[in-house]
Amino acid sequence: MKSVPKPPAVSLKKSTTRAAGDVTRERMLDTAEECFATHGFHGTSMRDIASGASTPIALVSYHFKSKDNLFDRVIERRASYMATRRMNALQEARTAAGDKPIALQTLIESYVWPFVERSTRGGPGWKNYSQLVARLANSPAWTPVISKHYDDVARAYIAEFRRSMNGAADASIYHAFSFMVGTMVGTVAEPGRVDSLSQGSHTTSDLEVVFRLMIPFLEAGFNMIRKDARAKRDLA
Amino acid sequence: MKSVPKPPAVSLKKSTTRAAGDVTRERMLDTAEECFATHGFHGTSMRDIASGASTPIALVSYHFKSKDNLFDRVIERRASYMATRRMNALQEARTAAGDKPIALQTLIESYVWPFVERSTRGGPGWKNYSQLVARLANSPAWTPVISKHYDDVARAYIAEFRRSMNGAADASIYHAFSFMVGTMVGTVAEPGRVDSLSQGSHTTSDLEVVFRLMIPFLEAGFNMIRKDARAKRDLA
DNA sequence: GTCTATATGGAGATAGAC
DNA sequence: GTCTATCTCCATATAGAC
Repeated sequence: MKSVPKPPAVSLKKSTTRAAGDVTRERMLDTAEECFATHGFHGTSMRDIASGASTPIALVSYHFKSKDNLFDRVIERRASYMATRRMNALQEARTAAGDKPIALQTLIESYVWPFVERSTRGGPGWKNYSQLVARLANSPAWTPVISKHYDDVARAYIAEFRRSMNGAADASIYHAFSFMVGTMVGTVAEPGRVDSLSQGSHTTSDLEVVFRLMIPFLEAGFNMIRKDARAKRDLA
Repeated sequence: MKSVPKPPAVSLKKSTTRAAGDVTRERMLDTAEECFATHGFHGTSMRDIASGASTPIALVSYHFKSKDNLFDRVIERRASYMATRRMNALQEARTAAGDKPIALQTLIESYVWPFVERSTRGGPGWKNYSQLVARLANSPAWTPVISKHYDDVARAYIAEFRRSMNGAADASIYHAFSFMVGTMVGTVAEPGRVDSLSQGSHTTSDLEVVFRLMIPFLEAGFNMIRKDARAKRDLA
């Protein structure tokens, strides 16, 4: 498992210790992440972020220039970690499968698990981030920023799904992938409606339990589409 | 099929014809619906709505009092139609099934189809409305307003799913229902990422095609959860 | 890097004439 | 019911002292 190299212990900049501004920046990013996840881009003001990070408002502009840019940085900050996790999982699955196509269950788990895992075990920052990304996923206004950071990995997975789907139509594969994403983000964007529908007797908050239900659910769906494709081919 | 009674041909108010304000109100609701769907609640200003409806801003406040109230009215306007469509479909399925549980495919179609049908065939107003509701579904800040208008019907369906799921755990049924909703709203909230992922060669915009793929996908998922429940019971 | 003060514009809501 | 004019507050962004 290829790991990202650690940054050098001593900064290359003038100071030998981490600049004070860096920890301030991170605090602002954390606060912005939380506000954007809870109230959305337009529902969050620069003042909200500044006061949440206990810093004067001018300092937010100083570090991030504009609100749009700050939003981009929030999304960007954890995106490459997610991409690496998913690509590593995909590579492991390829190696284990040898020449054969990867099992659908493995493929689905490899894509969904890193996102679910960070959401449950990554601490409050990751929790906010995953919910923010989940909510962005259904908002066309933000499709460009999501695409920028998530499409490359998604395309790698779709290529692998194509191998595993036994000649299913290309459109079916894209749609099935989209169903998977919809199911995943609907779960991670908790608290969802399970809580209100069941009047509190059930909840999506234990994501690992939901994950163990989601995988066979999705696998059965993909399998059905694959079998339908085979049936159609056998008729021809 | 129980139908909503028509309003009397002659208004009970002073005027014998429909008040001019009513058509203005509808125009404002249409514009608000579109703006909220595209830019969200906080991304839409009362001025946007007024100028889109070609009316002075004060008139929007006059008719709807506050922006929050206007938003509620937008959601409310088409919610009861959706509820009726879904409950009628459920009732027909019950009648057709007699004493037996309703087939999972029928149950899923009855819930998903009215939403998809209105989105594709209901004209631009319904298109905007369904996309707005779809995007709200993953936003906890708006869960109360969605719950107010959609939970009763959802609970009726869940009760019926319980009968058809062969003794699956209650939690599994709620989660499967939530997976279905996630898949549905991810599809209706187009343009989704299928377009960008496939670089334009595929699209979710023909919702009826996607619907015909979605139903077997979801049915297979529900079936898998049902079978798992039976397997566990047989072991005991 | 940090902070106070402020420039400039847009927000929601309302008063009051017609 | 409609519209002009306006009140009050909050938004993003920046200038310039320390």
